[in-house]
Amino acid sequence: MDKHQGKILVVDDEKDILQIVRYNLELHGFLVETAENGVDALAKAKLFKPELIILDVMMPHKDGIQTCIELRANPEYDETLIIFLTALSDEPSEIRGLDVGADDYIAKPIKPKLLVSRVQSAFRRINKEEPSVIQFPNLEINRSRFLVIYNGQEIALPRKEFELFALLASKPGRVFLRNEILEKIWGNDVIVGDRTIDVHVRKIRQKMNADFIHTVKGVGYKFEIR
Amino acid sequence: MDKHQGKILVVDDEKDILQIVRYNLELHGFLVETAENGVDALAKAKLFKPELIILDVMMPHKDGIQTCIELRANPEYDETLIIFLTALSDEPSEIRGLDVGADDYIAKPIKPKLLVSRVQSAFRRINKEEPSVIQFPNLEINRSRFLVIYNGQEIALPRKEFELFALLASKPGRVFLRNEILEKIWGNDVIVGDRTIDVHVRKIRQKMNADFIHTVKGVGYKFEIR
DNA sequence: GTCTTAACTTAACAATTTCGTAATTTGTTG
DNA sequence: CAACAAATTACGAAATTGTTAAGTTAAGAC
Repeated sequence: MDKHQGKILVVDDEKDILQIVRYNLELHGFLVETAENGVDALAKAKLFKPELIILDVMMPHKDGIQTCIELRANPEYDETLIIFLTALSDEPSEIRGLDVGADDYIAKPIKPKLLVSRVQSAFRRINKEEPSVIQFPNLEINRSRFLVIYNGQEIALPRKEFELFALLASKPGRVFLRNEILEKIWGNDVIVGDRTIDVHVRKIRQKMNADFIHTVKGVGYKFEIR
Repeated sequence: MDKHQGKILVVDDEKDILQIVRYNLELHGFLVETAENGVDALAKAKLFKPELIILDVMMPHKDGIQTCIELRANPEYDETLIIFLTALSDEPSEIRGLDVGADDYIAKPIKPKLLVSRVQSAFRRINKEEPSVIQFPNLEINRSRFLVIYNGQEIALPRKEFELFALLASKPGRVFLRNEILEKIWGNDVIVGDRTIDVHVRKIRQKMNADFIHTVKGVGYKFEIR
């Protein structure tokens, strides 16, 4: 019985770190591949097709942020989870990491237990199918009824607006790049301008009369209840 | 993705056929198990507990007819659907198949589309354990009497209209996609234009003289009492 | 079998809603 | 402040549905 728990690509320029991470993940049944920089990572990802990529932020030859942006821009990695490794020092980059479409981040120095539990919870998330109802306090997005209920009030959104809102709300806090949004809502073959997204976002904001959708300039949008 | 559409055991001594059938059924979300003769089939059925068994008539090691007889003799397989695969040549056995407790038969050579639509319609039949009366305040939809009673008044709807109304009302609030409606009321093999649904909806609205059916543009229709 | 009627489907066009874009303004970032 | 990204706004195009009437099919009566 040698079925693995999932495939993970670990990217870091320090060999020590690669080794620690690999050791701990393999111990828990994951299949691990490594890369030492962003360029290498993109190449390995293509072949290895990992379900999760752990990316160091600081690296020579294309840093983690940039690598993440490029991954997210490619629909092939839609479903791929991305977790950043960030040194404690550079706090601002934590935020920037999530802004760029990562699903989580882990601070260095690495604590093996924490690492493994984060990874496992990430995989748990990925294996869960889309619920037909996304529930928050005071806010429910009901796919099967095609309805948003906010403070008990039913709000009907037209198709694109609803799909867009549901997409963003499906992963609260996670930033969706404009590419990603276009691909998921409009599909790869349809070509519409970037402003189109803005307009739909505006209409949603207007109808919801609340700040659920937040702009991340130069990157995309995210859903968040504050 | 999502839960499978149903479990099917396919029995045939030709591996090619097994492969074709399996491929097409799995493509449509069914869970498929295979067996290569009658003896094998009985064993697999016991473990796999399929909702539907597709049986080739001509097989070594207990033919399809005999296998069917033995299945039907066992109350455990009361609810199990059985469809025969018969070569065009042996017409008499078609009839014999139905005589022996089969629910349908499909002629070889196999046409994938036909196969799938027959299988789907078989499952549609089996899943029809809907309640015979759908009850709301002032509104009752009575399947067994084929009648709608609104404010004490009996309203007779023709078949399609009734089925459509009952379908929508079976899950109040839930939006049914046009595809879904076509599939459930007309079946996958019948092709009717999109306007047909609208026209039926209109007739229902007219006869009911109330706003039970609501349009969700670009998506479908839903039943709701407001 | 033919007739008759109701049910069903289609086609054509009207009405409506949704969508996408352009033009302009506002806001951010370096 | 310059350069760029996003927010707004309004409007026409495109897509979707509603409506009507007429053609087809199916079922039952005779």
